[in-house]
Amino acid sequence: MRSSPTRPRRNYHVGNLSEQLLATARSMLEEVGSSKLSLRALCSALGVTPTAAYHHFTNRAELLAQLATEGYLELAEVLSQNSAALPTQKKIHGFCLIYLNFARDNPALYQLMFGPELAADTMPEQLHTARQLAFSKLEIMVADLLKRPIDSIDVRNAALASWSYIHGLTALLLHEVLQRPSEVSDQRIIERTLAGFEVLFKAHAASTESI
Amino acid sequence: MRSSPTRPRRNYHVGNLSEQLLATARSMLEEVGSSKLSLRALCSALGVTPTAAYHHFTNRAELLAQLATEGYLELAEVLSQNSAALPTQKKIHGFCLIYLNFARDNPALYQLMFGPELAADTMPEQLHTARQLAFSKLEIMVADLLKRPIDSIDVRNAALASWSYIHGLTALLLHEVLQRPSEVSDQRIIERTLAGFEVLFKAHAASTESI
DNA sequence: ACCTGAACACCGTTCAAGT
DNA sequence: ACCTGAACACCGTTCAAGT
Repeated sequence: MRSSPTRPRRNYHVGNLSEQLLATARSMLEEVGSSKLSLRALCSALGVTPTAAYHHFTNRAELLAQLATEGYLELAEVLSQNSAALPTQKKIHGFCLIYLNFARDNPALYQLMFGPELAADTMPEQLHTARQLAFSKLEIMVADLLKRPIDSIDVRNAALASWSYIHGLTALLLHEVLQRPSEVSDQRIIERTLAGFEVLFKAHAASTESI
Repeated sequence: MRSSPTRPRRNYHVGNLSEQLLATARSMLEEVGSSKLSLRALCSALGVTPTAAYHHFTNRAELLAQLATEGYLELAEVLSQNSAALPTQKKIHGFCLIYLNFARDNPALYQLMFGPELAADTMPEQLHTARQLAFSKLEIMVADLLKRPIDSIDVRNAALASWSYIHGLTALLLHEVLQRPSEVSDQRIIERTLAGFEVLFKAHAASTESI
């Protein structure tokens, strides 16, 4: 998969090893999954010694954190780029599909971004702000839909609800917890679940009225 | 944490090593997390040789799968036990709280159950049916709420929507993706997000009407 | 400043041998 | 039938030394 795993390179200094490590790690990640991504295998694929990575990242966790940060930035980008043009009545549906597509395109990265691999206690500032940026795109979408200020409590609650739903659906699909028949498209799954919420809330409203 | 890690035991045969491995694995899991749960450390804690576990489980993946199966069975149990008595208008809210409490009580187990650690391709039959049992409790709750047959399309869609939401919220909270102020209880977070859905659907209904 | 080499303390897993 | 012992091919991480 990589150019020269075994053959030694000609110059002692690589020059841009940080970038190469990140780029190769990103593709290895999708091949083997976040838990099996190994620094040694990564270095070996780039033709450097196992310990070379430690001059660019303090440890494995920091490399993973940088990959996750990349992921959040790309997700934020994709969400704001593709959701702006959606008409109001297709806003939620379209937004969820964009979100799910990102996860489908980068399954291992998505799992890394939201999984337990990222130690919450030693989380770099970068990662935290990138994550916040992605969430803010969701808040913008919701504020737009509700025609309410972005810092209102309704927007925050609705955005949190939306994130819970779409992340939950994404995670269930990605981890194959749901045994979806392969002929049902992601689009239809989103339609069906959104319709499911509607049914649920009508029933709930009816039950509280009748008391 | 365990009785005799170093001291050798008196009899060559343990007798119930399978059960001991599972029980100890369960508590080690919550201490170190699923990705760092090691068969060698587990065997050493029980005073047996690193390879002893292989006479009871084909490999590490199978032990994890059995733990996850236990988890799904317990979740199903807890959901059906505690949700039966809930009045209709508190059904969703109460159910979600029971679900979230299970995850709070067994965070590493929950992450294992829904995480990428479980290889989807080689999943034992047991695990699949236990998972299905847990989901069926959700369907029962929804069918009860909607007063519709359990095999109706509305129930299936609404159950899938509910599972997406509560799993998403649980995962976001467990992985500390959400920076929840510590004074806000889980109960209030559920209230707020459910209220968020309501706001969202009223706005959506209004937007489709006005066209 | 950047990378190597040797070393340490771990892993999962196999297989032949012991009880 | 159940467990050990030795071995293999891996890990992450450290530290002194080379370029």
